[in-house]
Amino acid sequence: MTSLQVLQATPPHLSSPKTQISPLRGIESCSTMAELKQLHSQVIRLGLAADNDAMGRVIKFCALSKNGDLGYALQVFDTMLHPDAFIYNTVMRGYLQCHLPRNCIVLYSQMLQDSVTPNKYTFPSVLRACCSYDAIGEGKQLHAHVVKLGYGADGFCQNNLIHMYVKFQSLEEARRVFDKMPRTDAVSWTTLITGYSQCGFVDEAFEIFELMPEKNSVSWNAMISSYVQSDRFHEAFALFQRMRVEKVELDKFMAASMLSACTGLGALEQGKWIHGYIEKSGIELDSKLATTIIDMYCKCGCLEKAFEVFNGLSHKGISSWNCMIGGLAMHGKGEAAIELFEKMQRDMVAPDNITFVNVLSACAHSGLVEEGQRYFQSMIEVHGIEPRKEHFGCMVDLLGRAGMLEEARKLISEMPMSPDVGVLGALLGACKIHGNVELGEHIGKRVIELEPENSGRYVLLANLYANVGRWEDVANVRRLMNDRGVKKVPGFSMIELEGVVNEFIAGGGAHPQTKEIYAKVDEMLKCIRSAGYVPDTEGVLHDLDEEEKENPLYYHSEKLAIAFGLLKTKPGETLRISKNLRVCKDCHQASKLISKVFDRDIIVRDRNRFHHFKRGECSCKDYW
DNA sequence: CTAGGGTTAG
Repeated sequence: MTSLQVLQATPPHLSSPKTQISPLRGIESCSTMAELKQLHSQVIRLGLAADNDAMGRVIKFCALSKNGDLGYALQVFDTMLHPDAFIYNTVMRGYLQCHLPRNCIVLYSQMLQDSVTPNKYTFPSVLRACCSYDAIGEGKQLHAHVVKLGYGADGFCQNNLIHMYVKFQSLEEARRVFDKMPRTDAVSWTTLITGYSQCGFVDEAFEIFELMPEKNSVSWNAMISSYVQSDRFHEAFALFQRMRVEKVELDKFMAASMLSACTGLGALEQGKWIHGYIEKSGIELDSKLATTIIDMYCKCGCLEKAFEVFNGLSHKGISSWNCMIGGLAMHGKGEAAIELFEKMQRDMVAPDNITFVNVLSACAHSGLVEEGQRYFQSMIEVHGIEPRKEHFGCMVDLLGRAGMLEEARKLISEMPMSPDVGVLGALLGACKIHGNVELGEHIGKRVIELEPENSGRYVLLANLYANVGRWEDVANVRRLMNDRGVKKVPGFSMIELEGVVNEFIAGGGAHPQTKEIYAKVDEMLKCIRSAGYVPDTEGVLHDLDEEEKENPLYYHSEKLAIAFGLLKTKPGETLRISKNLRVCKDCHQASKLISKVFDRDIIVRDRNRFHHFKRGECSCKDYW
């Protein structure tokens, strides 16, 4: 009887009338630090300067709220003689929020030294702190503490442990924690799913997803975005379809993932649908989502719509600017990209390193050599941004494309960091364009050894040899590829019609309307022949870059897609094709003529950029 | 107190 009374009685040091005092409750509803400081001094005058409850509230506001001030929180914290676990937890969360994970861990050990026992709210933040700087040793110790203090069944602690091991890429450990949990929830499952997928085990992630008992929209999105991030867009679409059938809410994260899927495929109609859904469902258009939409329109070949969304933004984030500039660059509109870049600065948005990658690549794609050089110079001199490898890569590309191979080589030798495959690859590409075998051979071999699994590098070197008739060397490269088991990426083209994605592979016959399509190709070629088309048979033999040379040139996937587009659309409609490799020379020539003879605009997205074919001309001005 | 989304050259 007595013991129960003791338990129910309020301990003497907490039994002040302060809960009735208004300044304490006012602290939570503060909106500025000035307001808070006033309340803080009132509370001190009431004699509560050492009171954990009162100071805990003050610290919580300073450390965690949007208008807080971690420095002030720390000052208050330092005055506390016996801060309790809540206060420690709060300051640790504050450190985490300010991206000071190390301080968070240090504070945890201080907490232990001060003999304050961590509670179940302590571990989520400390474990997350370990994640953010790969503190594996500390993480394992914390795991032991969690168990020792009896939180082996606490969902929050356990889920954070799973998350931590996932971050460390220790799937076995993550799995062990998961399997030991007496009760798992959606968070545990979803964390495991993203873990498997981030380690490259997307199929295993899907198996887990299927086993999961109660899927919510976060779990659905985790799986969908796993597919998107591993370029498995069709599976993303299929899962999305299933999700819609099961009436799961489409929220902004899901919308973002599906927009990326559309971007990946170049599926404009589907992308428009998601965009429309966002508008009519009132999903909040934050700056991330806006950027995703803009990117979708840019990469699906619709710059007008991208601009429409971009111009409609009241607050344009740096990513939105970057995205738009990059979009213009991809479409070969170098001058417009530069113009937008200047406008961005007039709007007082400071460019970052990504901005410069895009600006430099805009110059490279449009042959604006001097402008590019000037902007490269200005990075340090005007903007105080140190050029990175990517920027050197852009410059090598810029110079190389323009035929200034010697300058490009010189730039590489002057780079303050060692050139990566990207930089060397840009030079190799330039050697291919300008037929410089000597330099190309040297760079090509280096690049292949740096990235022996990348088929594109072998193909490029083989092409270089083929262009000058060094067939023996071509054969050697091919043999090397075979010996190492490196497979060429098969080429395909896609055209979306009425929201349906149609994919073609060179010489393929999987499409239900194969016969009609091939007939249309033949008709198409007959028509452009009379307009002067001569098949680039040289390319058939030599150009291993694009699609299997065994496949007849006439039936490259791009031509099949165009033929299908002509069959299925009305006169005057623009055809939009996207493909996974670069446009080959012959398809490029054919597309130009088709655009003229059939009076159709054709927009082709290739691996690197866009080609707008119109009245017999291409927007790339054959500079690609 | 825990899980899901954006912009980066070749």
